[in-house]
Amino acid sequence: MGYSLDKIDTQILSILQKNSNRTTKSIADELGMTTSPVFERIKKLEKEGYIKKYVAILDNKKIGLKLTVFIGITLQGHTRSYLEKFVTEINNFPEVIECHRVSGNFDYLLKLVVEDIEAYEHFIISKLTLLPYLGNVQSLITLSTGKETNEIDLSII
Amino acid sequence: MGYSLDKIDTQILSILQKNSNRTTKSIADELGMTTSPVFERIKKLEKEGYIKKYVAILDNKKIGLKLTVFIGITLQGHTRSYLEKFVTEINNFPEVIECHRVSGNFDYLLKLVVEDIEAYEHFIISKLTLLPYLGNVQSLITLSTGKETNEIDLSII
DNA sequence: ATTATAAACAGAATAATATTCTTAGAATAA
DNA sequence: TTATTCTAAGAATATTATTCTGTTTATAAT
Repeated sequence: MGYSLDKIDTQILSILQKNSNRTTKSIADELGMTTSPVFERIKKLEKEGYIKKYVAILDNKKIGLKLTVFIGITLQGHTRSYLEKFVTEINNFPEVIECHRVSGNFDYLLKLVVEDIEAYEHFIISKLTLLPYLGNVQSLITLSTGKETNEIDLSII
Repeated sequence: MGYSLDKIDTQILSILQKNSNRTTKSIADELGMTTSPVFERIKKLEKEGYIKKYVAILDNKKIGLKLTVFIGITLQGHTRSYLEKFVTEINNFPEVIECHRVSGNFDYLLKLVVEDIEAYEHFIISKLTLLPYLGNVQSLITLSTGKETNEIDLSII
């Protein structure tokens, strides 16, 4: 059996998914504990895989990547080997930050972050449409983003 | 004028968006520098807003949130005040981790992370459909995720 | 109930790292 | 050339992470 999370664990996770640079002491103070049990719990959460990694979130626009686009894709063939190949190819495109196999009106939904419309068109023409078995492609250009977070809802635990 | 990034800055950003727990020394070694200039550059990147925050990325499924869903939404009214109200409401829903205003077949595209299909249905029935002016709602249920990262493409700089 | 066993914790000690400081070397502009 | 600014190196210091030891608390078996 796996490890099961208690209240304190979820509080720690909640804090770290907001700001992973908090010191152990500051977290311990907030929870009314000392540093050692908090430290041990964090290490356990990392080891057990509840925490996958620690990352810096960059400002896309400030860095020059001003456009987010979602692309709904339909494939013409659906053999297992072909689906796998499609995902493998997609993984090599750095402008694609998400690729989901979905049920509904599309087979795949991609999320891209690119410089601008030209960069997007370049992706479509010289990368995406070169993939075989590609069927319908529908783009959703992001005009503005009202919410975008990594914080998942831990209140259910 | 803003600050402009050089090669070393983008290398630092690239490293930190993969793993923000790297020590200054380990980054400095990789770049063939000493810790102080690397430290100062990181502080500058934070201060100038290129780095927005440092976060822990959690394992959704392991925590019990096994389902990712995208929802394409059409509104019946498009006045400014109504669009703003819609986004405000959406921001109060913890299961919604992204909300994008898009052009194309929908007005908004949402990304949700929830426990399971029941939790998703509960969101639709007791939260989403209570919003006024709601038009068409189309769900894309994620079957599997082939790629999901925070790493944006810095090679363009 | 009671004893054995394992977890979880507190508090102190130590090790590693971040942060600051001082100085020197390059680049830049007058 | 000569200030002037920027960037870096290296050492000194301050914080913080990490380890360690002993104690308490919970847990489970008898």
